[in-house]
Amino acid sequence: MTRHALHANRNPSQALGKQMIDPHLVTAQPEAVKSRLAIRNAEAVAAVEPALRADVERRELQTALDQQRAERNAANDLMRKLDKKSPEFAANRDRLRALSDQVKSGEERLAALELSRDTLLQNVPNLPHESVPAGGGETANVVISTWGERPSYDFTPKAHWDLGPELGIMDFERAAKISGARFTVLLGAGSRLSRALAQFMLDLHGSRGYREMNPPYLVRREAMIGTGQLPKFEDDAFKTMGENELFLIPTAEVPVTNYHRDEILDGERLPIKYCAYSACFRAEAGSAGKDTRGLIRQHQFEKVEIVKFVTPETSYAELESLRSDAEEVLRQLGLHYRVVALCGGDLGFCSAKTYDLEVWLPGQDAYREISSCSNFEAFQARRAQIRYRPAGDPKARPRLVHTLNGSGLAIGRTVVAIIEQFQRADGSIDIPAPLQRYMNGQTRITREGSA
RNA sequence: GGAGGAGUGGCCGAGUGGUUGAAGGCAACGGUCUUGAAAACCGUCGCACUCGAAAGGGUGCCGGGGGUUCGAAUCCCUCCUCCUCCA
Repeated sequence: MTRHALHANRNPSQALGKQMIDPHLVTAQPEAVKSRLAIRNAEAVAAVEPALRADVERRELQTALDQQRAERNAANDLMRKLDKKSPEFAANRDRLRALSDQVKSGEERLAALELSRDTLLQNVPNLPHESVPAGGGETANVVISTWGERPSYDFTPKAHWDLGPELGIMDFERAAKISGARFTVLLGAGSRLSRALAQFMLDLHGSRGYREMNPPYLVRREAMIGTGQLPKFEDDAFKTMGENELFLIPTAEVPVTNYHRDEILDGERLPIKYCAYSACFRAEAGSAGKDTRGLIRQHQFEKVEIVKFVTPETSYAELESLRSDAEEVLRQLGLHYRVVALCGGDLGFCSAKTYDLEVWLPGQDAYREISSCSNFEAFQARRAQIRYRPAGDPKARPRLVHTLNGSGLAIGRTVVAIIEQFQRADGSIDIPAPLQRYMNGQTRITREGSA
């Protein structure tokens, strides 16, 4: 870490790449950009034209202004050589004063134009990768693979919101008393199971080349902008009151990706891989009425996140291996799941391609997302200015890295999956073998005494 | 909570109003030399925007923002970050 990078503190609109999509691409090939965005939706396509027009205007002024500046600079050069007491000096100074004012007002107009162009460009989402299926809604998503057998039961499997409280390891009612809706208290073996999962996941990813990181849970606005949560999705975030504004992280992706913000990484070191456990906080704005039962959709949950910084050439191969690393958690736990490639309409704003891992929840007779693995290509890196110098070519200019991340996995949802998939007729739960060593050898969860 | 100090290119570090995009050093790269390497010597070596088919121009950038001035890395204000000391 250099002192420069540590202390860099520029205005977000300057420090962070000013826009997310490659502005040159939009200007040079607007039609190609539009046709790629059509895989998402009409709104994305419509965002291109206004940004394009604003950029043309900006460029015209830029050119004109640069000429004025050149003129002023040349005149200024003259001033240096003139005798300060001569009448020429005074005359020239007056002329320069006017020129200077002219430049200044041009600079103001340019700043305004840049701002409006940037704002418009920030409405343009990332281009979907060519392999992304077109269409909108969950029905257009494509199932890539399915792992394991869907378990069968000689009784009617229960949902975790019944099993958990019956076993005395989950308390929704008291959680609501303390914190309101969308919070859950885990108790006894439930709490231990959650903790065991965190450790198991971190150890697993650690053994597969991810460096473990324990990041801050509160971050500055710049960090949220860097990973794309802001400015568009401010309503989804919790933030602190008062003059020291900080945001509660919605995912460890935010601090971990921003860890290398404003840096030029050594190409030799890529790929750089991290795994991080953290609590996550989401306001879940706009999800009223969705998943109101159980702990599927909470304001606070825990997650182990895996993050990669890679070269553009390797990012799609790295996406496959990242997905496989996330899948490995489910495989070792023996949980039945499937892999889905998200269609353009379901793709996140910053993502070029996303796989969801969906675990089977027999209590709900449904597959539910337990991990989302995405390649953001240079979209986040451009905003956060994360670059690298290609290995073996020290003269090469710095290039933007590609960033990827995925849940590995969402811990609460894994608890749910274990409870639902490994339930027995008597209501007890089998603990998967890899977790037992993290739970003092406990093999089953049975009804616990509670107040 | 109070008082000071600091932030310059990939890194270190000069520079207190004009010829400074910025000395010097390190690292890196090209070359000379060498059987090869090292050392030595010579040369190259920031990022971005913009004009141009290209060659090559122009402009901006010395933590961020604003101000003074004909002109700011340099003076003033403010914010951020780090360091030291005091309570």
